[in-house]
Amino acid sequence: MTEHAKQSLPHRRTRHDHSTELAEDYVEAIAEISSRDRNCRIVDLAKYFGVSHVTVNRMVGRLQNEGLVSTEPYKPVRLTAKGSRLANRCRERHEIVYQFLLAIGVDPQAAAIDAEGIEHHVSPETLKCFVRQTKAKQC
Amino acid sequence: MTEHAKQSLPHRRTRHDHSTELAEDYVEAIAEISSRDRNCRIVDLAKYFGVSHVTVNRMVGRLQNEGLVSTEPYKPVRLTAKGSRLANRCRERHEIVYQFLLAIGVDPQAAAIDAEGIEHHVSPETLKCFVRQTKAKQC
DNA sequence: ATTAAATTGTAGTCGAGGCTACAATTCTGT
DNA sequence: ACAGAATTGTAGCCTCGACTACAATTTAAT
Repeated sequence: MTEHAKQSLPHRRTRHDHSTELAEDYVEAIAEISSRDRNCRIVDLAKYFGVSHVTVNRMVGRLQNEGLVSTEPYKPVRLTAKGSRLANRCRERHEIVYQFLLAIGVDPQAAAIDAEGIEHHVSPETLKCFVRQTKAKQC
Repeated sequence: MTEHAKQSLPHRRTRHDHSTELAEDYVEAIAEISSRDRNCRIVDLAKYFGVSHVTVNRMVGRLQNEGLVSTEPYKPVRLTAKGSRLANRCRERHEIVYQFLLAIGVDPQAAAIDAEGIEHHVSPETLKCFVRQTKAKQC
């Protein structure tokens, strides 16, 4: 009975995470594309994620509401300071997870895919452990 | 350019995973509740996940379509052979991830939460590496 | 046995994320 | 400069997972 309460919390958390995952993926992608192509357009994101430009459009609007992105009609998308900070945190976290998977012997291709899925579900504490492990392996 | 194709694949995969995650959570929960209470009812699942019984109801219908579950109106929910196999695989995988997190030094509470989020995104290969690591730590 | 409570089912709504089709704007090449 | 291509925006639809409100069935208690 009381177990139900304990159980339902993680599950709720998992679902709520889904709503932030996309935002994180977007700022990460915007940062990457911007640094590569000088600016980031809707089409670039659409190709990157393999979705229609319409989907990207609405998502960018949402990111703008959340203050992560700034853009004007028919103009490229830029990250705000807040968005950049989030993107950096995400990139670092992504890299940590990826390097960690490599360090424990996962092959690069599988590591790339799994890191993509795992990164959003790693707490700061677990992340620290990943770092420690990766360092230990490198000695 | 060709990078776009490479990039979009993992992201597509991530999204598709979401649709299977819930199914996996459900069979896991049904297995757990069934073994504890002798049978598993809609209400139990609703409490377990902290959602309404209606949500559970439709989800159970979907699981039935997928042949993972068998049930009749106003009757408890039972796993099919296929559903049981999936539940077992999920439980094992969950346990591996959880024990692995403990082994690398994550505290039990954080490990429980993170395992919940991570388990669905771990490829068989990465899982093997987790097992190997956990064993290594125990020596 | 009948009523009250618990459980399950159904109808209808909502937001998120996806799409197509079409309109508007900006960019480009000649 | 201007037509055609590329890009972006808008309208409207779909599916899925969630909900409330209400109807139906089963279980339990007196």
